[in-house]
Amino acid sequence: MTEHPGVEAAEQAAAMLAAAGMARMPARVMMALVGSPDEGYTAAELADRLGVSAAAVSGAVRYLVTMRFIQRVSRPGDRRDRYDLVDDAWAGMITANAPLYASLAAQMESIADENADAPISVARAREVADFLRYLAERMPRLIDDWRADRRGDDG
Amino acid sequence: MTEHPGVEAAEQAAAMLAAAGMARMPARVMMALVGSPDEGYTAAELADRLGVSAAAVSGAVRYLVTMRFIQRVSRPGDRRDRYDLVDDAWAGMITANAPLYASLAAQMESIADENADAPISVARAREVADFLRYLAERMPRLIDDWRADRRGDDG
DNA sequence: CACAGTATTCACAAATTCGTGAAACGGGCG
DNA sequence: CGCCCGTTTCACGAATTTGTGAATACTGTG
Repeated sequence: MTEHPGVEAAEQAAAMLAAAGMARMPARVMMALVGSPDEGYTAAELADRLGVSAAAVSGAVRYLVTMRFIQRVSRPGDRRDRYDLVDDAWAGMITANAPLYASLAAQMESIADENADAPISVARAREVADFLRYLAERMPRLIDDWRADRRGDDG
Repeated sequence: MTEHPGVEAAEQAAAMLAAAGMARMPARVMMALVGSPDEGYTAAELADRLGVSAAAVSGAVRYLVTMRFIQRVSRPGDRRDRYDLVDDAWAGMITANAPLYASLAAQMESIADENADAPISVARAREVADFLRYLAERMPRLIDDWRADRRGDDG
């Protein structure tokens, strides 16, 4: 690999995402793409910038494409695919959690049901469930609000 | 370990949290506590219910206490400490992310600065930064709203 | 002050994750 | 149609993570 300008901040950010539970390589690829030129990067460029093998990039982009965080854009006349952030990838990362919250809420209710004998605990379990459902409902709305604000602010 | 009623849903929920990036053992302990009787569980009870060693429980609760997700409550006249969910542990889990979002936003700005030559990309990086700052600010407020709603609804 | 029952620490072993190199695959240009 | 270049797949090895068992430290009691 050769030296590249402006990798520091990207690696730093990737490390944060990794600490937050995201797999390391997808995080690195994604953050590299945040700092990409307008056309995005090819797989080879990513491998070079990150100093990893083509195989590692392949695995990471497969994951990211599946998650709808990035997209593969094929340009006619160029055999090399380029990768690019999906427009609202970040918003997607947030809204993607909504179903998880809903599922967790359901599990909390199950726990409450299974322990119907300890009233106070049951109440608390149901409160948690309620909270999670609230999140599942409000997070997407929060995203919408942001888009609205941004349009108003004019960025 | 002996058989225990009502572990299924808890384990299921723990698995979800684990899939979302939380370490497995802390997740299992935490979900076990959601279904705990009002006084919580002792470390020994947790070890028994989860079928793991005392050492594993010790490590998990140390982490959870540090994160302010659970608390150790010592009852006079009983040498065994009991563990219990912190009242707004879940709300805490959410608000705890706010600083992370803010940091990430700062990194996005750095990335933008380092790539000042590719205008469109820079704009996108700054947009992401803006989104993250928005989240950092609004998430805590969302929690407050929930508490307010809940008080109004009366549960 | 010694004892008993708990909790914590530590080194190790098992298991999982992660990235690499090499081989197979695919698709467009000569 | 066959070559060429880029991508993907796969088995392996390294490294990190995760939980255990045994020893150590604590704390309240008799």
